Amino acid sequence: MGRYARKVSTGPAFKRLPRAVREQQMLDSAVQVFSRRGYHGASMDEIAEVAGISKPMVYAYLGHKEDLFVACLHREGTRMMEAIAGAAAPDLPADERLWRGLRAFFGFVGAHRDGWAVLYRQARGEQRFARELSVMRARLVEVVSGMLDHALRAEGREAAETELEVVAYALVGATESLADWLADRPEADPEKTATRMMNAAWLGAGQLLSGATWHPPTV
Amino acid sequence: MGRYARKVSTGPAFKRLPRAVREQQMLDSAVQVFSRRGYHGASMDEIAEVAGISKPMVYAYLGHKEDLFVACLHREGTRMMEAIAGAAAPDLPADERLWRGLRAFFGFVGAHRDGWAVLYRQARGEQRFARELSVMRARLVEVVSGMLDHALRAEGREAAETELEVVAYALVGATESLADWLADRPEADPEKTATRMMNAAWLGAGQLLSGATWHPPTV
DNA sequence: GCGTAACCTTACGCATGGGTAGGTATGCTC
DNA sequence: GAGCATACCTACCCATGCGTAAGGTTACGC
Repeated sequence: MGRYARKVSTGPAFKRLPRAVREQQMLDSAVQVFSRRGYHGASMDEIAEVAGISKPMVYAYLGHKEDLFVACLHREGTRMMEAIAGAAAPDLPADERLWRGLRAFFGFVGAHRDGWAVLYRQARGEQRFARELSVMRARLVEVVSGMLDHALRAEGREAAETELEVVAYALVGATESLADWLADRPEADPEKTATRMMNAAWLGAGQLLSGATWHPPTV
Repeated sequence: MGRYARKVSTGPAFKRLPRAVREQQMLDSAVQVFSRRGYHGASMDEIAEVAGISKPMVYAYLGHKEDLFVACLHREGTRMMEAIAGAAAPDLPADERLWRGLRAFFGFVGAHRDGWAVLYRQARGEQRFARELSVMRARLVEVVSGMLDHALRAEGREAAETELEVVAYALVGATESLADWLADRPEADPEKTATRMMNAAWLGAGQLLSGATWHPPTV
């Protein structure tokens, strides 16, 4: 006989909640703990404890540690893509589309630093999750490179796919890097960071050095 | 009595080598295994085995796992900085300095994909190594931002430190991202990748979309 | 030629943490 | 209010892998 009976004699110390709710709580805790400790550093015990639940429940609902991490990846990734997609407006000029995408992205990272850390700091380097991660990154790259392609065709020109891909990679990488910069500086302003990023990305170092600046459109 | 005596009866199965040589062998193996398996996935046993030596030797020479990893980080990081610094020439125009730095960097990554993986894929996410890593990245950012500052002052202008830092971060991030892109594609050409990076960084998306291109100076 | 330091080994201790077995309360259905 | 699925628990197993103890052998100085 476990100690469960003893606790119950004073009434249940826990609340019974429907599965869907508990699952979200667990994912919240998991994202938090994974982001603090890293994939390996995070223990299932701690995740369960933070969620206010016992370990077997985590296994019952979300499976093994890898499954749990993948679930976190999916949830946070989906949220991020939605945030960005929501800012898109296909018929705007390229610079304004890029600007809106960047602003949405930095806004998301600023608001979900934990999720961001899980997605891009922890998942890297674990080749176990390479597939999941590359799928997500590919979607991002596709969005950006599609945008560039669209803008090019509007001018009657086009470029090799590899070229577009490389530029898109560079853009995504620069943005990720600044996102890290932002995530480490709680006092920094996402909007301002997005503007700076836009300047660097749109104008390039050459024009920046010549004194050119890009300003967000006055809404 | 161990089994050591038995082996010796047929002559020593190993070579006795001076410490300095063994240490380098161990570091070579460690970089290789860390890059393949990740920090946690790598076992001291495997590192020792790859080095053709037994585990206690690793502990005797290079200490605990963390120490060993830091030693890898330092060696590879130093090599990288040397490769880049060797390409620098302070009195050249900014674009050519950037170009040379980029070429050296991509050349290094192309030639030391394992070292690169250890440095930037594995070390991230382990906050244990955050200090080491941020020091190295800061040196990189400092080089880039110093270069930008130098170029600005040459035109009689200047910019706030934060501005320069952000641009430098974006540049470094974009470059790291393309380095990953490169490391995953054995058939890709470092030189070409450097040129593309230069185009994106120097000209910016805006000019690229207008059809501008940057070409490496003909040596 | 002989001691001693440097090199190198096998074999094990033991903590950590993923994963599970087995059992208890609660609420919904009929 | 009996039955059953669901939500939930405590307590444990055990593989993995870091780190070490104890000892054997070879080279080199003197």
